[in-house]
Amino acid sequence: MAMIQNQLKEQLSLALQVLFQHQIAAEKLVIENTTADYEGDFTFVVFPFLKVSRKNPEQTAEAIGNYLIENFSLVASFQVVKGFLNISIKENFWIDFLTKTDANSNFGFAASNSKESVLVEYSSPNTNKPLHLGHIRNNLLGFSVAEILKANGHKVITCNLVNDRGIHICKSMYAWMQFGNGETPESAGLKGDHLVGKYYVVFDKQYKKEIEELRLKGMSEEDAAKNAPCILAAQDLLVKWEANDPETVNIWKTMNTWVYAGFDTTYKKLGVNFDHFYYESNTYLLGKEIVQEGLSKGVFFTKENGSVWIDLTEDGLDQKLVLRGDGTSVYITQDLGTAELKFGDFHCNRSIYVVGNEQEYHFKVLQLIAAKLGKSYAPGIYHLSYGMVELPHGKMKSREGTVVDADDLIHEMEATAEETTKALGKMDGESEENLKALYHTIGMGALKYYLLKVDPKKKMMFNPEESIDFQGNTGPFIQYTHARIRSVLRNAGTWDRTYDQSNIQLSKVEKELLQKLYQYPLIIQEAGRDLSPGVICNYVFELAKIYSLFYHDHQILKEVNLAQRSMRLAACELTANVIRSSFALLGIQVPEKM
RNA sequence: GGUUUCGUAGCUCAAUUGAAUAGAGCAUCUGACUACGGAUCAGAAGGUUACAGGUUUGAAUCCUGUCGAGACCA
Repeated sequence: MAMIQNQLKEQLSLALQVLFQHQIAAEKLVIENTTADYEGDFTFVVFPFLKVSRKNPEQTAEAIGNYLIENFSLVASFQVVKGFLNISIKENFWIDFLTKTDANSNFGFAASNSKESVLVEYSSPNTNKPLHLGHIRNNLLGFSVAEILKANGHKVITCNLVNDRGIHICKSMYAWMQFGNGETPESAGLKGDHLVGKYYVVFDKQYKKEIEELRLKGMSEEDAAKNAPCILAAQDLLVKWEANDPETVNIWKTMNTWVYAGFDTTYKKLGVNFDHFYYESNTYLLGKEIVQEGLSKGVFFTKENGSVWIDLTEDGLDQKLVLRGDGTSVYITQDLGTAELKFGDFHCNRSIYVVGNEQEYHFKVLQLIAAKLGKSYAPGIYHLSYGMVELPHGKMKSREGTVVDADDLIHEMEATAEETTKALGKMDGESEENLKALYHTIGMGALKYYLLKVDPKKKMMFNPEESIDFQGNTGPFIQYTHARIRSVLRNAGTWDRTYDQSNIQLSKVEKELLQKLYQYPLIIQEAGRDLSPGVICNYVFELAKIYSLFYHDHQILKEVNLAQRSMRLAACELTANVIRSSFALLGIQVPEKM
């Protein structure tokens, strides 16, 4: 059955046609939810149609309202306030919606795989240091967006392009070879990614020391940075690696294995996963063929030193290097190759890259070049650009030790969840195993909700001094609402689901709750359209808040009108399921008790 | 220097894409527990939407300029 909003639009379109001979497609009309201070369920703003009605706002709204009453049986009444036509729907409609909706089905979801396939690339870490808060935002966004697209009926393939080669890894390798004394994650008692990250920091310290020494000998800062022995050694390692030197490749493999084991643990804790991994060590040589293709098509040109460029000045950008004079590739070369590879692997016309906003220029260029080369997938390249996570003292910088480490943060959240749970004492007597799982669920719920509720495009502030709240507009509040409903449902046992609707009177809050539940499918669509988990967050918080109010104002189990009682229980059940379902879209679990 | 994103309550964020009196949470103050689960609920206070113009029946939202912050490109 079509959503009532769409039915209303159809009727409004007809009304404009019949009353004012004005042709406008139903989809172009806008219907809003009526503001709480006014009577009514939906509002149609008539100001834009005064020219065609040739009447004042009140008369126009009045005429349309009367048309609806006569022609649309679901409309109970209407009120006109200035140019606003507030429409009230018959109460039975909302109860009917509740009885007809199977709480246990995938309410609100489009049929799976009913729409085009989409590729979502996210995470894409460097293998020289552990994940930090910025990566967490990336991972949560990527995972959630993939889930939201699935809920919208898309087939989704998630992938992770691991940056496992380059000078940064060679730095860690060099430091480990020089100062590591064969240290391993086991011998150090460190997660593999943290161990490798440790040597990255060791390298940096050594590098700074050497630069200082050279400067004392009278070298300029710039020359010192280029000629410090350790940077030369790291560069040498990179050359050896590219030449496939067995010893170098061996160390590289060993250290990467450590890092992957560490990442794997963190990914599991975050609850994210990938359908496919790409490794830059396999893809970095791709793209050179594309450079040839571009040259033969005349899209690229060569400069005297042999370097290859593309001229993007007509598109408001500069000339852009696509291949160095020595024949080595740059990032954009690789990414062109990878895009081609991805398309060959999965044939997705739409490919979403979850990458920070500092790469906006890069992706603009990538898409432009792909388009100029006539690639069919070029229009489908989409950079889901998200803002940086900032700390009160500025940006996170790994070298300055101002990063918020992912594993530390997760641990801290679990500890806070444990502390709060113990202080409330509601879970006394639970097994240690259950409790541990619960602390994780709540801690991650708080963290994920906190990071996802902010519009992805916007940069966000994270203050490590102030711990993430567990009250108010937070994950745990919504999890709590769910646990509380489950408790009511447990106490209710079974109830009669075939209640007599005519025997029910909806209160204001009850109606609001049902209307909110009714919106869920639209919210999923909106989140899918905007690729924004924040839309889901806002919705589910409002739902939980309305439920809390309903719960406070109404008896459920003790209600004597059995039809009313059943209706309330059904509303509880659907609310719990919508909370569970929308939290699943965010990658957050909901507990039965907490 | 150029391109671009942003500036909303003390703090962190919303605002159905141009609509009604700009909403929440945190923090502050006040009230509600012999409970279908108080990680809750109710109330108070908190705003010249950075600033100045413009378009519009209507602007936080669109246009121009100024100031301020970030990112990117040289």
